[in-house]
Amino acid sequence: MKTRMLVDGNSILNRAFYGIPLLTNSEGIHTNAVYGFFNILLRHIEEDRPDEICVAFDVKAPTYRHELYADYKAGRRAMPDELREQFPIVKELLDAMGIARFEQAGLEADDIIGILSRRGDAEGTNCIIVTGDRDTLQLISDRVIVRLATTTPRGPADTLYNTAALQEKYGLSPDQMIDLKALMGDSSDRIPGVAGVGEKTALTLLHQYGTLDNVFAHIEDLKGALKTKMENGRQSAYLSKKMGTIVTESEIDFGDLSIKATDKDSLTALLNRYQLAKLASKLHLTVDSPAKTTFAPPETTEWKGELPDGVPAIFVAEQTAYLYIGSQILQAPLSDELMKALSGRSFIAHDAKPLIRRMEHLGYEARCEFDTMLALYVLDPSRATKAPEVICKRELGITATAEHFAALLPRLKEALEKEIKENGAEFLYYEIELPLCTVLARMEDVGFKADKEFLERFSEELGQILTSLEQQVHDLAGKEFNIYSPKQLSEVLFTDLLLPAGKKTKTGYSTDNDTLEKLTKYHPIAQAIIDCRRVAKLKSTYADGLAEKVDADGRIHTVFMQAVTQTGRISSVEPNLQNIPIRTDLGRQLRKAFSAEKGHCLVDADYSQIELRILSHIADDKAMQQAFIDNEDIHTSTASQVFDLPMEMITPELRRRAKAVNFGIVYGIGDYSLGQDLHVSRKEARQYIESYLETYTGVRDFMKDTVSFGKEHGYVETVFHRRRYVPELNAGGHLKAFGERVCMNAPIQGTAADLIKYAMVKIDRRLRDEGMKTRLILQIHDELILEAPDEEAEKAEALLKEEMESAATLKVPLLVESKTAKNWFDAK
DNA sequence: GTAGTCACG
DNA sequence: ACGTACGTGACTACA
Repeated sequence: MKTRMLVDGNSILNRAFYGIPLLTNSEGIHTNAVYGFFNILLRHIEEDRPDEICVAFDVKAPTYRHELYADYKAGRRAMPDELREQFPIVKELLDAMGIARFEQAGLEADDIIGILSRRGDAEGTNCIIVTGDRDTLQLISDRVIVRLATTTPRGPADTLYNTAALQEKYGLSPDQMIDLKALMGDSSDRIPGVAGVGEKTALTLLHQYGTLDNVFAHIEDLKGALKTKMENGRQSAYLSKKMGTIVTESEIDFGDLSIKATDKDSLTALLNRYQLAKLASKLHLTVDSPAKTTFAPPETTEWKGELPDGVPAIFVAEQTAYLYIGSQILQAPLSDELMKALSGRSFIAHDAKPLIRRMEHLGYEARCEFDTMLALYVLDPSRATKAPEVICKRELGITATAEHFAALLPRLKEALEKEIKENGAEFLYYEIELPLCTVLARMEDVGFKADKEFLERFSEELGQILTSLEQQVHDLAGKEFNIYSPKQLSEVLFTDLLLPAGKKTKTGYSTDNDTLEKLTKYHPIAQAIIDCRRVAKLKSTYADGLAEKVDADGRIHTVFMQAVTQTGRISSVEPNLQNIPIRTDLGRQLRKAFSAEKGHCLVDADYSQIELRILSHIADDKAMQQAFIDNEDIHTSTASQVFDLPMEMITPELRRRAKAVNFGIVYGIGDYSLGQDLHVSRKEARQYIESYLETYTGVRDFMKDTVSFGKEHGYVETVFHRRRYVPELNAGGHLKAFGERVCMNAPIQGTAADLIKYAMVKIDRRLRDEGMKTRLILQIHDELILEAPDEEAEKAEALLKEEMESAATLKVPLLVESKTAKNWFDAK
C-alpha cells in the first residue's frame, strides 16, 4: 500500500522560525527556518518512508474565506522579512531534492492538504499530514493521520493523531473538530467563535450534544451566563464553522507526487550558496566548510545492538540517542533494548534523568558517573541548557550538531571537572546534585496517587458556583463581557463604572487582586470579580488540569526540572505539583484528591523557618541565633525586639507585621514594597526596617557584605558553593537594585535548596539500605512527602525527620515538623 | 509568542 | 527623580 505525506509548508516554516534562534550566516542570509523545516521533514521521511510527498504552501491572495468574513486574518502580524526570505530557499531545495510542492491562488495550504488527503483516502492510500497547527485534525480518518509538531514547555515534540488519539485527547471525532473551532473561534485567524467560550466549555458542550446543530437545538437546556453567551454567539459560530471547514473537493490536477531522484549537483550548489553545512551533513553531502574548528566529527553508524567496551557519552535528541564510544558515534532509537545494553554500565550524559528513569523503570541499574548539564548548573545556573549548539559554541568554541555533541561530551566533562574543583563545589556536585538526579527520576516514576473522579466532581461544583458568579458580575456591570480579559474588564471598571484606577501595567490599568481589593469599598462588582477569578483558577488549572494528568495507573507523574531555577531549587512541570492550593479553604479541598495507596500512609515533613535559620547562620547574627536556640516563635521574637515590647505584649497584628518584615528581609527589602504589603505608609515601613537592622546588626552587615562581594567577584554563592552570577550589578538604576537584592536572597534561598536536596539523597539511600518499601514522592522546597506502607509509617516518619534535621550542622538547630495521614489534606 | 494574572514556597 | 521583594509554572486573552 502506498503512503503519501502531506506537509503544511507555511505552518512548519513558521514553527521553525520562531522555535530556532535567528542566526545570520556570513552572507547575511537567515536560514534558521530552512534548517528547522528540513530537520522536521527529513525526520518524518526517515520514520514514515512515504512513496509520495507534497509540500503545500499558502499564496498571498484572498481566498473564499475573506469573502465570507472581511476581518479574516486582518490585523494579523505581518510576516517578518527574515522569515519571508526563507520561503524561496526552501522551494529551491525541495525542487533539487525531487520533492513535489504545490500552491494555488484561492486555496490555503490546509485546503490543498484537505483535497489530497481525501483523494488519497478514496484511492486506498495512507496519508500522513505533517503540520504545526491543529486545524487539520478534522481531516483524520482510518487512512489519514496527523503528525503535529508542537512546542511543549520541555522543548519541541511530535504528537501523532489518529482517530483513537483524537478520541483520547478531546473525546471527539474528526468532524466534531470543526464544531469545536466554530465554538472556540481562533483569535490568530480572527475567526470569532462564541464570545466567552473557550476550549473547556466548548468540549463540555460537544461531549453532551455531539454537534453544533444539536447544541443550538437544545439551547433551552443551558443555564445562566452560558445560555446568554450561546444565544448571542449563534451567528458567529456558524460563520466560524464555514470558515474553519477545510476544502476537500476539487478537480485540480496535482501531477505526479512521487519522490524523484535528487539532483545532487544543484543541491550541493544550493547548500553551498546558503551555507547549510548542517543540512548537508544530514543529507550525506559534503560542502566547503566555512567554519574552522579543531573538531573532526567522528563517523556515525547505526547501533546494531552491541555496545563496545568503554564509557559511552550519551546525548538524546528527539527520541534518538547518540552514543560516543570507541571513537565512533552510534545512533540508536530510544528503546528498551538500548536501556538493557546500558544496564550496569558506567556512562556520561547531558541530562541523564530521563535515561535513568527509563532504565530503573525496567529494573536495570543506571550508573551515570557524570552529567554535564548538572555540572554546568552548579557552576552557573544560567549556563545550563539542553541545546547542544549553544553549549558547543559557548563552552568549547565549536560549531556542532546534536549528533556530534555526544562526541564532545568527554572534553566538556574534563573542563567542567576542573571548574568544579576550582569552585570548591565537589561536595555539591558529587554528593548532592548528581545522586539527586536518580532520586528525582525515581520520584517521577513512582508518582502521587490522585483521585480523578474526585477532581471531576469538584470541577462540576466549581462550574456551578462560577456560572452564578459570572452572572452576578454581568448584572452588576449592566452588560455581558469577558471577565477574564483584563482589557475588557478595565473598560468596565474604569470607563463604564468610573471606579478609581490604580497602578498601571505595560498595556493599561492593572486589574489584579490588589487593585480589586481596593475597589471593594466602592462597588460590589469588585468582590464578585475576585471570587470569579479565584474559582475559575481552581477549576481550570487545578480541578480540570490535574484530572487530565492522572495516568492509567491512577497516579500523577510530574517531571522535576533540576537545572532551571537560578537559585538551585528544583521545579515541577506537567503538572506542577509544587503549587497545589492551601491558603484558602476552598482551594485546600483539592488536597483531598491526593492520597496514599491502599494500606499506605503519606508522611509529610517540613522545615520550620529554614530560610531565617540559614540567614542567622550565614550572617552569624547572635540575636537571631539566640531566638532559634531558645526555640522561640521567631516572628513574635522579632516583633518584641523591633517594637521594644515584652513577648507577652505582642498582639497578632504586631506579629503579622514582624512576619512581613522577616520575609522582606530575606528578599532584599525596600520600604515602598513593605509599606504596600502591610498597608502602612512608606515612612512607617522604613522605620520598621531601620529598627530591624538596629536589632539584628549581623543581618545588616551581611546584607552590606554580600552586595560588596557580588560587586567584587561578579557572583554570590551558597554554603555549599553553588554560584549565581549577578551581571545586573554592573548596570544602573532598576537593574542594579535588582542585582543587589539577588545578592541578598540567592545565598539564603540557595542554601535552603542545597540542604533539602542533600536530605533527599540521604533519605532515599537509607530507605533502600534498610530494605524499606517507603518511597519519596514529592518535594516542595522546604517540605518532603513520603508514601509508606502502614506498618512502616512510624519508622519512616522518624527517619524522615532525623535525616532532614541532620542534613547540616548549622549554628542553630534545624527543626522539622511532621505528620502522617491517609491523604494530603489531612497531612498538613 | 507575549502580557496579565494567580497558585505555591 | 524613579521604581519598587526572591524563586517558580499554568491558564486565558490577544496579536
